[in-house]
Amino acid sequence: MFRGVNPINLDTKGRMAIPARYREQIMGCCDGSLVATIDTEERCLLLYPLPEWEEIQKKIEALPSLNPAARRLQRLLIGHATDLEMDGNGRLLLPAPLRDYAQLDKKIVLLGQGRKFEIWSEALWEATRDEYLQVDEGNEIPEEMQTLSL
Amino acid sequence: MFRGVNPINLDTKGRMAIPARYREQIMGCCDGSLVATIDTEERCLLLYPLPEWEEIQKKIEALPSLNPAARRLQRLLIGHATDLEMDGNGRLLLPAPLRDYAQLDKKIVLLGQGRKFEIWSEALWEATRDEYLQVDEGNEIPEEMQTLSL
DNA sequence: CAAGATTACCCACAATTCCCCACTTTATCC
DNA sequence: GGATAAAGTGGGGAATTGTGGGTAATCTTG
Repeated sequence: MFRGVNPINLDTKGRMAIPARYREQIMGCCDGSLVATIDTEERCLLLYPLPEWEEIQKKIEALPSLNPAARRLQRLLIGHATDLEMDGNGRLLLPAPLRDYAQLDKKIVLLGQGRKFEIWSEALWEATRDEYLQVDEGNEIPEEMQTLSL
Repeated sequence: MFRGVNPINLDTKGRMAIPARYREQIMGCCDGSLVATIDTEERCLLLYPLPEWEEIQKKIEALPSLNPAARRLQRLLIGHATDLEMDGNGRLLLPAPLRDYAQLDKKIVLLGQGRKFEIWSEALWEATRDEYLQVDEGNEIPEEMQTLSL
């Protein structure tokens, strides 16, 4: 279970250092093997431990491939999914196509999100967060959420 | 399980280098024997390990051949299917008719898609991808996909 | 059957990636 | 507050990968 915001700097080679507090857990659950792909709704990346991702890929592959919406998901998610390995210093090299998609340059944010992480450009993350905070919560809370007690 | 985006250059002879990270897997599952055919919906190519393809060909052949839609699939898919072998440097020679169909010139993209790969011209892939990203998800999500949680 | 074109195989160079080592900075503990 | 350890950062160099092209074998075509 990952959580928390982590401001991180990409180095000139496009590498990001995973914060030390996550490393043990990552080594434990997947021996440093991760998969990064794009988020189809936002310009950010999703980062899964390999076993987590394989579950998801199976589900996506099983969708009827003649259905346009399913093909879209397959092409976007599986098409962009890239295997990554932590190096000896606990860093990940993010491939250029993924960096481009999420507009990552130097300052990025690693967001713990339960089974996965999200990777944002810092600027984009802050803008998106502020937007969320300004939303008028009054309208349309789905019923699944009505019973949530925080 | 193939996945990921790979920008590749075709050389002047129409050969494409398979990225090294897939080679071992390809040698393992089919000893370098692959089958390429066309995608009937998009101007791109499909690339299967030989055993995978043979399964699919069986299914296509089994379709009722008096049905026009079935004959269409048979003629298009089986008709364009071409056996390819990796050379000593891990490259595939894409035959001219297939290159023409998918409008491949120098810059192409190899897209991992689970059991198969897709091969796109870079320009066409980017256009298609951008189109997918702009789709308003609101309309017509098939019910199989409603429950998908990423 | 011969000539041209195409394909297969091979070798060599160029470029990139990856791995490792070392330094700087931050955190921790006494 | 200083010393020690841990974490973050940077970069050099070796090994792998990508690329180009030459030559020999095969196929096509006239």
